[in-house]
Amino acid sequence: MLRGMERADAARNRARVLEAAERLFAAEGAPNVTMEDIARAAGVGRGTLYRRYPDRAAIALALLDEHERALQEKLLRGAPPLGPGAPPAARLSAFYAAMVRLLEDHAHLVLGAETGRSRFATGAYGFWRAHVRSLLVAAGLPDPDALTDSLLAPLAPEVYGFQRAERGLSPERITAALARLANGVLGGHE
Amino acid sequence: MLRGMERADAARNRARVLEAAERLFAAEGAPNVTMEDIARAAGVGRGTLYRRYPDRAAIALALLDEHERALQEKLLRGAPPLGPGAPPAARLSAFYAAMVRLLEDHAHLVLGAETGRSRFATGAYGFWRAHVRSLLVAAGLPDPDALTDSLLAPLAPEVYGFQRAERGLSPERITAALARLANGVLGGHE
DNA sequence: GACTAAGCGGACACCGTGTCCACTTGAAGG
DNA sequence: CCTTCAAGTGGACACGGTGTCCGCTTAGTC
Repeated sequence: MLRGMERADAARNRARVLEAAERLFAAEGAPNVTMEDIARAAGVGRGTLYRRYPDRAAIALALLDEHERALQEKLLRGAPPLGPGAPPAARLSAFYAAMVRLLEDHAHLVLGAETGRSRFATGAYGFWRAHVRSLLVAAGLPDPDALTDSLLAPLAPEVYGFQRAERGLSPERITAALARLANGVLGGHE
Repeated sequence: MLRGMERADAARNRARVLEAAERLFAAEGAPNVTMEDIARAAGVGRGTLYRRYPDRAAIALALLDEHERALQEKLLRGAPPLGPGAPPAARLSAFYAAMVRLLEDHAHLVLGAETGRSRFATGAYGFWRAHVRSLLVAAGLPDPDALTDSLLAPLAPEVYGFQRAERGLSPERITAALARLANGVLGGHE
């Protein structure tokens, strides 16, 4: 019998589900897609879908996973200013810029996955949090724990989406504003 | 016939609904209270409830209204540093502090009313936005429109709730961190 | 080819939402 | 007081999405 491996049909269905979900999220917008929709589009029963993914967020998260991992890798071991080596203010700016790109490229996924309270529960949020905190520590700021979440708050999908859609701001303007925020908090303290 | 006035029974029911909702929100937490619950606790039919309030958020908003109005009044015509007269950085700090108090005192309402995307649709958000923007303008910062929402983002109920409940931060520490944020962005640029 | 457990999927029950409409009631006018 | 009628009421209803449960199927092993 198989030990830790998943069965071939299970793997096939997993792929089908993710592919169908990706397509539906992009076409309809994540909040408008029901579990039922995904199951039907994937040619799979509801029970099968729920077996692996308890809710929409879990699916979006799975789709998002690889992209976030790539960014995390760059933060840890990439070239400056994203990776180690640059001064904290520059690294925070670069992080903001990278996150804006990620939000922009995968808005439909992010809006389905990391919305509201559940955003904080994801492993990714913990990673971003640790990263920003380490930059605050490196800059010698007092009480970094209290500032970290406030600096991450502008990256909430709802906020970004509002700025883009309702306020009509371009990604470039948002990135520039966040850079000023980063420099204000971390830079110019001599 | 009555002209613009509401009938006596309508007024009585309005009061009953608000009172019942306030109690339930505080006791159960806003997201766990259904329209049905409120209707029953108020001794009112579902139809009556929906007549005036299309959803939970509308009720919470009505309950929140007077508190937010009071703060808005202070921002416009109160004493410095909350009101006009103080330098922008000080006024932003004071605004942050006042909002933290408001979030702290009415967490159960705010979590029901201004959560997720709907937060931006409220009139109150527009007011806070205009206020912060005017401070950025007064400080002579470039492109205030792009920064405003980022500076308001830390005040999202989800963020504040996460910091308080999950991270275990006190209101004082959060306020202090926001003050540093305000000073970093608006002050210290000579 | 037979056995077995993992995997499958649709039927089902449940819950909250929002609407609709027949009924009631408060207030103005005679 | 009594009539009138629109504003107001409230419960029944239909709908849609969620999540679970269990009999059936199929992949993989011996």
